Amino acid sequence: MATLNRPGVDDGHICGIDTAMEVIGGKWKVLILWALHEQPHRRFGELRRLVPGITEKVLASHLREMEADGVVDRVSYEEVPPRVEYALTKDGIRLNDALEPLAAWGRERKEDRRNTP
Amino acid sequence: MATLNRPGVDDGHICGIDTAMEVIGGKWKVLILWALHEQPHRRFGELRRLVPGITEKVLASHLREMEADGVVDRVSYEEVPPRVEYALTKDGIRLNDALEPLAAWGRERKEDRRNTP
DNA sequence: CTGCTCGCTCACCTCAGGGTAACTCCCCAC
DNA sequence: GTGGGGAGTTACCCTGAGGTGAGCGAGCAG
Repeated sequence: MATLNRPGVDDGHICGIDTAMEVIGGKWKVLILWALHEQPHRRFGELRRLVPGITEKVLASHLREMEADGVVDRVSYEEVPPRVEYALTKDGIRLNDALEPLAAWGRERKEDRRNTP
Repeated sequence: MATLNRPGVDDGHICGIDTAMEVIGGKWKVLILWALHEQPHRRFGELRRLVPGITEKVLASHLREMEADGVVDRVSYEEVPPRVEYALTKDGIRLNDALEPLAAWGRERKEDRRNTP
C-alpha cells in the first residue's frame, strides 16, 4: 500500500492503519475475527456456518493468510474424522480489541440511519 | 457484505465492523481520512500530493463516495482557478478516532517485525 | 499564440481477489 | 455399496475496483 509522504518515514507505511488494513483486507476477515472472538476454538465447518456466504476455498485461504500474519492459530488433532480448531493468537486478540471502537462506530451509524432514512 | 448468522439480527450486518468496512473499504480511504485528520481543509491537489500513488480519477471517486457516506465535506469556492476544500465531518472525525486503536496496533506490529525479522 | 494551473471527467484496459463446482481421503452408519 | 461428515484441494471463470492517458474550461503570464 502507499504512504503519506512525509520526512522521517522509512518504508511504505506511515500512519499504521495501512499496516492493519493489509491484515484485515480480505472480504471476510473481520467476520472471521469476530466469530473467533465470540468464542475461541472454532472448527472449520463451524466457521463456514457462522460466516454465511463464504465459500470453503476462500475460508481456507483467508485462514491460511491470517495464520501467516500471526493473528490466528491452527491446531490439528490427528483424528478421524479430522478435527481442526482455530483460535485467535495474543496478537489477534489485540487486533480484535482495536477493532471494537470501529464496530461501535458502525453500530451507532446503523442506528442513526434507521432513525433517519 | 455478509453477516454472522444469529437470531435477532435483522439486516445484513451484525457486528458493526462490516458497516464500517463498507465506508473505509476503498484502497486509499484510510489514508485520505488520515490526511484530513492531520489538517482539515485540504485542497484536491494537496491530497493528491499527500497520498502518493493515487490517481486523480480514484481520488475524485473516493472523495465523492466519502461525501455520500457523510464523512467528508466538500466546499467549492467559485473562483478561477478553481478552489475546492475537503474536510472531515463530525462523523468523519469520530470515524478517525475509532481508527486510532487500529493504527496503534499496526504501528506496534511494525515495530515488532523490525526487531524480529 | 502558447503554455501553465486547478479540479476534475471520459473512454478504455488490466488483473487479482473472489466465486463455482468437482474431487480427495479416511472412516462410520444404513 | 452408497451416502454422509469433516477439512480441505484443484482447475477454471468472472466481475469490478482500480490504473492509464487524454481532454476540458477559464483566466493569467510571458
